[in-house]
Amino acid sequence: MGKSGSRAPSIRDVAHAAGVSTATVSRTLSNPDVVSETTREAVFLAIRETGYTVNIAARNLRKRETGAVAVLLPNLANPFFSRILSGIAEVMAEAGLSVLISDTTPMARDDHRLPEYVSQNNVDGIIVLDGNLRQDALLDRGSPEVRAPMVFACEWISQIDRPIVTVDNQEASVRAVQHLLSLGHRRIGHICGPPDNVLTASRLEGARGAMQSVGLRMKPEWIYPGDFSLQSGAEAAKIWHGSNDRPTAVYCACDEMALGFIGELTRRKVAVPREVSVVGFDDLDMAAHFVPSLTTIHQPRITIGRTAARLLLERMRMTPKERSARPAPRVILPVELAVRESTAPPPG
Amino acid sequence: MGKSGSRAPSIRDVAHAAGVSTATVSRTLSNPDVVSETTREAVFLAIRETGYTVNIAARNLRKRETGAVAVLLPNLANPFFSRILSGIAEVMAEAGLSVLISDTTPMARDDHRLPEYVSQNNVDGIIVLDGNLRQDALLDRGSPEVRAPMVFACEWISQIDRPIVTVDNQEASVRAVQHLLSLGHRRIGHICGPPDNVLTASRLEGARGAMQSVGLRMKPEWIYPGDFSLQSGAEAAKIWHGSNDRPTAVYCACDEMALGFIGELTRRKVAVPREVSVVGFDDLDMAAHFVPSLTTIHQPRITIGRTAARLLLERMRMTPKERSARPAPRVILPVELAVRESTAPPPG
DNA sequence: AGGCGGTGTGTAATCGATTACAAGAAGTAA
DNA sequence: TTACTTCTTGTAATCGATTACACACCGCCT
Repeated sequence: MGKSGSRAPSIRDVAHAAGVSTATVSRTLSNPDVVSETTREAVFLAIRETGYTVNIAARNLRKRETGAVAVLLPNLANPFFSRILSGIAEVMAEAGLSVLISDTTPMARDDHRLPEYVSQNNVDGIIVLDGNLRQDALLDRGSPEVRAPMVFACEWISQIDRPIVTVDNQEASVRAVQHLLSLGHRRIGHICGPPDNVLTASRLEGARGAMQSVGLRMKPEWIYPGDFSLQSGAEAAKIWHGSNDRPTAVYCACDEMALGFIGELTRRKVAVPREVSVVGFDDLDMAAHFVPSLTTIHQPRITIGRTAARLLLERMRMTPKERSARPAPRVILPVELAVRESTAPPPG
Repeated sequence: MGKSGSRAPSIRDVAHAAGVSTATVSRTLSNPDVVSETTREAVFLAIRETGYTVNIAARNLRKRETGAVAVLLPNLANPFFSRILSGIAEVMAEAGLSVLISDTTPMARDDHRLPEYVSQNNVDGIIVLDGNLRQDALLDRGSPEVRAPMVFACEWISQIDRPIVTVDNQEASVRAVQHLLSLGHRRIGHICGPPDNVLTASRLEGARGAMQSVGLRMKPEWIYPGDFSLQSGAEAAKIWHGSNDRPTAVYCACDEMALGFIGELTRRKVAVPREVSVVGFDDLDMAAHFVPSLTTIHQPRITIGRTAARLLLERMRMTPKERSARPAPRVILPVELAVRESTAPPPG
């Protein structure tokens, strides 16, 4: 029960209560089979009596571990990432590791320093969800070398050779565009992700490629700039609406932009999908509930999180030598096209 | 630069390189003023040369701290919480503390145990965003006593007397309903939060009270059950649509339900706000971009997060005695009604 | 000269758990 | 009986940083 005021019971208190040495208590906890049954019971009893819990700082110090992994993600406020995080947290909790999260937005802004616990090697592993981090911050070049194993999820940094969990963005784009083509669209536009994002190019190229393979091309005017925000989708809608050479369908690099796009169009009395079809990417919860509900590429976000977490655990179990010997795997998770109300045959 | 393979430089390596004792190195780092200028420079140089970073486990062990705070939140995937988390993370990062997050959903489901790092007192503080945790899990009664200071944000557990950061839910509801009344609505319904949530009652009571104070009452049939999900909002829409004694306005306990409600209605060709006005609560990003954009109570989510974090830091600096002497403050943050397109005078 | 106060630094104990090593007990084979 | 396992347990070193305490040194005052 631990009388309040006195400090937390330590392994010595347990040892004393059970009439054994601290070594035996420690062994009972970490490897119960090596102690005799009588001792084991006495120790467990003493643990219950004293209310003992191990002091993690002490264990970490001795074992040269930290019991924590860091997740670096670009925007905590974004529902896309928070669900991935949820998958990571779940797997890590099972493994008994704590998850340190860090929003990388401030790092992009001013200083490029990582949070202390990463740069100072106070984590056992790192999951990076932000492909825009300065590589020198993560890589061995930066002053303190980052020693912990690292995996990327969703986004990545090409110069850094580490395991990656992602979907086939290009293939997904092909699928999205083929869907529009099969509905009869020939004039198809695209709202891009931010220019410095790794995903932007592959999603655009996938779309372009799908057009080319049926002998069509995507006019440069139909390629709208964006930054993954609702706002930028709305901006694209204004451009679309203001032009007189419009695509009949727009494939958006993410759902938020797609919803912002549709929202602004609806506000301007443009009917989706009657006048223009829209496809998104991600399949946020909101996508199915929006009006019209959004046809979009479904990304298995929880699975991405879980997979990244498992992959990291696996790498953490390897020695540094094994890690560099074994090539960094790239796990490509399958996507599905969720066909909903926002796509229809072109007008006319 | 730390030759890879050899282990990380320790304070002894620095001491050796600078030709001083470890005590001096430690002092230079924690309290530079007490060492002479020459020594200080020699130490800093040695730190740079060796690439030294402090070992947090060792420091924590010695100082009997952990350098981490835990955030317990009901649903990581929910954008409402993730933005609050973002505010917390920001303040904690500045204070040099790491944030451990833990999704409490599994705790509600099967076992009611807190994550190890909380129950085993491996954090210096706790922020609770989930009012549905079993109080015995958090309170001193549970086997291992939770010693760390704790603050609640948004939700809370009435039996536990700790600082709270919240908005005036009742007052906010009054404001929402008054807005509807001022538009001429007399038949006003409500979609409730989940029955076991602390917020549900105050939001319902606020709405009821506002009606009563102008001599109206809210019919029990107009009070729809809900659970804060998009889905439950859609369900309420079905009930609304299937009835022939309908309210002309519905005030929803959260935005997600409001959006689900509007979505389902639109799908059934019911025009919002022409046929029914809708007010939400929270002001999610999506609220302004939905069609129609949602009139809603704006909660300052980032501020809630930051405030909770600062409050916790303050409590962490107190001694246990000071903490129990000083009453737990309750910080009520102001809300605003964001009037948008989803509300209009009643039909007819 | 003797005493005093203030600086700056080193020595060594300490935080709590893990684990290499040693040693005692008990059992078995020769 | 001796020698040799096998099983269980204790002793003590260790992880790396912090800090109480002591001491050396300098300058100043009486």
